Amino acid sequence: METNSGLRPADVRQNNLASVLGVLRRGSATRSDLVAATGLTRSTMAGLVSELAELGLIDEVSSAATGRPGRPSPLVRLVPGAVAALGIDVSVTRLAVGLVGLDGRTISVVEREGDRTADSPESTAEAVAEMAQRIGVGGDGAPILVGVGAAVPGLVRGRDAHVVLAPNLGWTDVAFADLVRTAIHQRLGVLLDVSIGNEADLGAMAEARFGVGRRDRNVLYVHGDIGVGGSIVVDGARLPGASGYAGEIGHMPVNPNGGRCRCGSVGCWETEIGERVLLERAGLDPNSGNSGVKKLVVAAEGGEQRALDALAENGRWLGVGLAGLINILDPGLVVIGGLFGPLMPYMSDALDAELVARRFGPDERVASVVAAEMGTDALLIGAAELALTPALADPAGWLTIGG
Amino acid sequence: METNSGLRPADVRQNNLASVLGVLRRGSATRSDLVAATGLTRSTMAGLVSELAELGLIDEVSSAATGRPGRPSPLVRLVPGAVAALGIDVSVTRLAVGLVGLDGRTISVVEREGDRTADSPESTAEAVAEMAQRIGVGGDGAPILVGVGAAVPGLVRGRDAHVVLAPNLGWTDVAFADLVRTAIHQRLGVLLDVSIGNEADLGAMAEARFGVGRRDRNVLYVHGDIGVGGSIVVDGARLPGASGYAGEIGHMPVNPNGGRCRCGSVGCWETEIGERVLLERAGLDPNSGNSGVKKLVVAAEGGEQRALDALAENGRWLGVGLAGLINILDPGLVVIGGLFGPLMPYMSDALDAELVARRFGPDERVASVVAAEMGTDALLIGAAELALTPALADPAGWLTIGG
DNA sequence: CAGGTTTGTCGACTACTCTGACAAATTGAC
DNA sequence: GTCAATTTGTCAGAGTAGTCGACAAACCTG
Repeated sequence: METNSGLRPADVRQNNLASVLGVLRRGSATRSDLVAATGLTRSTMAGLVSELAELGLIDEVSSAATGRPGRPSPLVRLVPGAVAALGIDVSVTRLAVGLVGLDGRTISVVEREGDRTADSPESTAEAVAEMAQRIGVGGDGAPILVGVGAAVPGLVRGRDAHVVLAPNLGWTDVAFADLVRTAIHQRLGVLLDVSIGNEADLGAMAEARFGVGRRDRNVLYVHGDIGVGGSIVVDGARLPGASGYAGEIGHMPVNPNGGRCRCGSVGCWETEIGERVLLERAGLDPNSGNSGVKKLVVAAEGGEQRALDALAENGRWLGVGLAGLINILDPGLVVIGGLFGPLMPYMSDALDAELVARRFGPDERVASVVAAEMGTDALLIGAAELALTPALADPAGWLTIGG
Repeated sequence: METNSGLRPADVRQNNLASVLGVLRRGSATRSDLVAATGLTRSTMAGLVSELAELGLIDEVSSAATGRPGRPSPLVRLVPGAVAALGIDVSVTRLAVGLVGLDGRTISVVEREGDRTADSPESTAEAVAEMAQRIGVGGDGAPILVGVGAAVPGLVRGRDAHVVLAPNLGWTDVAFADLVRTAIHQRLGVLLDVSIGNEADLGAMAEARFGVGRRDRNVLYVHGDIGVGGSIVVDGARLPGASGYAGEIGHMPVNPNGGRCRCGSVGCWETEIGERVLLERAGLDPNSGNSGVKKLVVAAEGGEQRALDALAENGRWLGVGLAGLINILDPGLVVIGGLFGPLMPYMSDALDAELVARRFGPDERVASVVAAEMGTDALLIGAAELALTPALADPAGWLTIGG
């Protein structure tokens, strides 16, 4: 049912400011573009633009000649580096902190490579604060920070922003948001809101808003790793589900005769397409992780048949599962990310064949399947997006109270 | 991303009127209840209530004593039978037309039983118009009709409201909405908007809003029949997908060694839980349809082992698929409808066992699985809901132009 | 340089909600 | 039965936001 909550005139302003900002973060636009996109009048747009300009979020420059008659409309754009959020990528082999602007682009990034399985949540939070300091948070001329977001490889409980379980980090029920908030507070003297999200969800958000999915409103994102995660983007926003855990596509049953899954069940999708089976099928050490995958890529590039067969088999199973997901969710686009992204060239033939064989329903429902295009900073950007969201939804409120 | 469209002061009024109506259709409420539910002020609510009252949609009666001090707040309720939509249920064995009020309750229903596979779309539309006349559309004292909705057992294309394919009716690419509109126009002299929807989607809508799902905002509805359809309800509204065909859960692959599906693929869910396998497993004629299912129920009630085993096996496969769907969608509630509803008592043990074995993730994510509770009129009500939706979203606009 | 076109600006107007004061209608204590 | 406390409906005035229409500004074409 509809939201059932009342609207006030002030909400109108808030919505319209957010709409303008929403258009602009996809790229600069002239004032008359904004008028066309929002359906508001020129007078109203003048007020909105001037308010956002006073907040320092946007500025106007005279636009290039259009070649058409009429008074030229000035180009409105986000002020780069005026406002930003801190994005944190807590991966198993990488810890990265980056400043991300309203346009979803990184301003600067600081990272540490290396195995982090031994790091405690506390030392991780401490490292994050140190890196945030190094990146220049709070310094002169630095952007106004609206918040901090962190991407974690594990289950995150929305209610209290706890990391319920991150097996690959060895974390259980960690209040990571609080740890980061206090670490940053102690080191930098600023209190920032910290949000946490699952890495698949945040990768999906970045990819859906700024990557290959930028033109689609309904995207299914598949994140391959040791396990297989996913995130469902509907109308540009993540589908959370009733308790916030929607998107666990890795445990969809696809093969009743399949192997036992670490979840205790049998024949989950992830037992057919996860990192371990893939390496095993290729004759490599199933526990060799990232380095094993790199070996696999080299072998495939070298035309080694066993590697190619293993990848094709993975593509086939990927196709089996995706066919079902496409029938269920009818996304316009499927984005393959994580481990699978770089492997797509070797999997897509087998994958497509399976999709064609299992296509059901009218021809209109065709979802293209593509590899993720954003690089290593996708998680960072998705994490920052988490923190930017409330500020984008209420720009005036955020910047007059916070800054 | 957000909707990016501008809001005007008039939209505020529209939204607030719709909010009040949205609260009221779940049951009567006092004016101060409405104030609490919407967050608006008492003065504003006075204006909204009086506007809706002038439109004839609601009225106020003095409420029963609350036992608490203070001036009593009058009870606001929908005027029964003031405004309604015509719901049409086009099933294989039943054609029904009903008047459904704003509260989602039928005012009157006219139906024809009997096999309709020989009926053409044209004669069906003609019959619908005749039944609408019989029900008293346009007569004195009849409710104001805001539109017509029809539930069809087949694929419906949203763009032009065509029935793309309804195999069990033998319809292919039928402009059924237009047929009904002209048939009603010719016979009754009124031009009404006609919308069409898939039976699973409309059954889901009815069940989610007025049936077992009335307290949940995220519901997965599974509709068993010859095939298996489904509908995903997110935040009270159907999840349409990119091209409007989301919810085709019957063709999720669950068994690579399974039987060939009528969709051309292998091991679709529907090959393991559909009507045909169920009857076959029970030793009955797989083509005996509804009568076969009735025999099966009788046999199960009589404790016949083969029938019980067949139902348990169906429950098991239902559980396998549902486990996957719950992991993917994280609904708060799963509603089992259509053919499966009455069979649930015989399937739920095996189903639950499978769900427990395949549960993944934190304990918070538990979806209860229940049988649909609305009777034969569910499709009718869901169909009418389709027609009511625009009127509910803009009550003032609809009733001043239309009536 | 003149006419056509598109766009920004400004003031008057409309629509909606909020605020605050007051009146109305009930409960409960004396 | 009366009076205080409490809750709610009503009303007028104020505030905020967007629209409308007229006009000026800035560009193109010829």
